[in-house]
Amino acid sequence: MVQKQEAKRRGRPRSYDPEQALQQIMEAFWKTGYSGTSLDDLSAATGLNRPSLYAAFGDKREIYLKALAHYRRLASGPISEAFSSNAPLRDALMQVYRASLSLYFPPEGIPRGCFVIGTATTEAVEEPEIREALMQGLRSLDAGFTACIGAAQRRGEIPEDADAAALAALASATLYSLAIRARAGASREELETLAQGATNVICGPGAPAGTP
Amino acid sequence: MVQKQEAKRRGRPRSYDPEQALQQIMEAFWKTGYSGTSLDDLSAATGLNRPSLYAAFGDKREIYLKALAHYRRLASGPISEAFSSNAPLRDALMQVYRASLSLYFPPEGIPRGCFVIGTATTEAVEEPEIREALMQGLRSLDAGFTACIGAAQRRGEIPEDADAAALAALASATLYSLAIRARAGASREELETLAQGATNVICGPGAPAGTP
DNA sequence: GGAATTATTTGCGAAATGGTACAAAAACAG
DNA sequence: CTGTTTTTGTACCATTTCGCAAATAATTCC
Repeated sequence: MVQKQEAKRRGRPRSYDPEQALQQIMEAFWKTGYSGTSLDDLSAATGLNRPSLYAAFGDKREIYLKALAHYRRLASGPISEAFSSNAPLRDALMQVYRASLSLYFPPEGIPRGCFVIGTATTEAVEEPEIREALMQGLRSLDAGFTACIGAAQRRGEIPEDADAAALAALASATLYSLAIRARAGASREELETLAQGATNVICGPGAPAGTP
Repeated sequence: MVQKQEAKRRGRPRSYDPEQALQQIMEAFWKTGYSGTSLDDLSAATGLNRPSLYAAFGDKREIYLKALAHYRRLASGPISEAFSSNAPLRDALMQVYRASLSLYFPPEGIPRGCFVIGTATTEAVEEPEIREALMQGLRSLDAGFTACIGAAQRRGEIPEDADAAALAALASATLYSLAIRARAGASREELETLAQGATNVICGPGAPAGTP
């Protein structure tokens, strides 16, 4: 357990853990999206009543944006780990996809895909702030894939004349495909096969993953 | 103009064109999604009042499902045309992507990406009927790409031992990427470049498009 | 213990939302 | 012209939704 409070806070202590509440808020938005989730839904999901929600996280838009940021923190960990692992490109990509699928398929309940793709995309047209956050998410993923593929290229795993940016775009597109298909009801096995096939194409002819 | 009414209808004639109303309904949902669009919004978009909307298309869910079907009819035309054109794979793919981008970037107003990806994905988790429709959309696109790539393979444009299913998955994933990025605010030129890069990878080494 | 500070609860209220009842309007049949 | 049929417009209803004000509760500071 992390000790978050600096010294003693003054008034009545909170009866809930803000971090946990944010997690529950994120789960709620994850299922039904921004417009489809009411403050009462969030209240039910967290156990907080509306005024407490409001005091802790602001109005509905702010709450959503904080849930979005929370998701990004949550998802970026395993993914950037895979990106910086210096493993063979095949393994790094599959590590990204597997980590993402673990997020997309909850231990129990209906698969929900990616929070960003599944909820922010809808709002992006009319909400500049959400559009901005969505774009940032895409860009940072692009950057990760590009760096990863560039490194593999310098290591000689892919031809020098390959278009690293195009390969990175395909790699991220594959992730979006997983995100959407998980929400559409595809099975995890199907998606793992899909990821493996994409990885094989991106990494080009050579030893398939697992072969020494 | 198509003559739709069989003989003369009995009562007071409609003062609107149902096809045009459906188009306007689709545009409204396209911008703000299912939950984010109220019946009043639809009423404003079509000029019909709520009772007329209800009489013509049913309740909100039915209206949405009809808009979704309308979109699928609308989008499938140019795309299946490209699929069955028997053009070189490079050209066929780029034709699919260009036709889609024309849909994603309206002549005026904010880019809105793909109706299905942008609105149905969000609702898919909790609405089985919408999830079903989403999955059907993905599957039919997969089928189109697979057929197109299989044909190219038989024509000798791609190696016989290439994994056609994996290439088709990459091709469709690229389309989803375009759909999402358009909604996130990417420029059309950027997306065309992205599509071109993906096409080049999918079609493998060989004359880039446009070179005889 | 009392004052100050922060959280929680209850409940209000204005607006929006989905849906419908009902009467008026516009056509046709005879 | 009269009755029938269908569409349209107005008005309404019940519920939900977002947000907040005001009172109450729990804790620290002095």
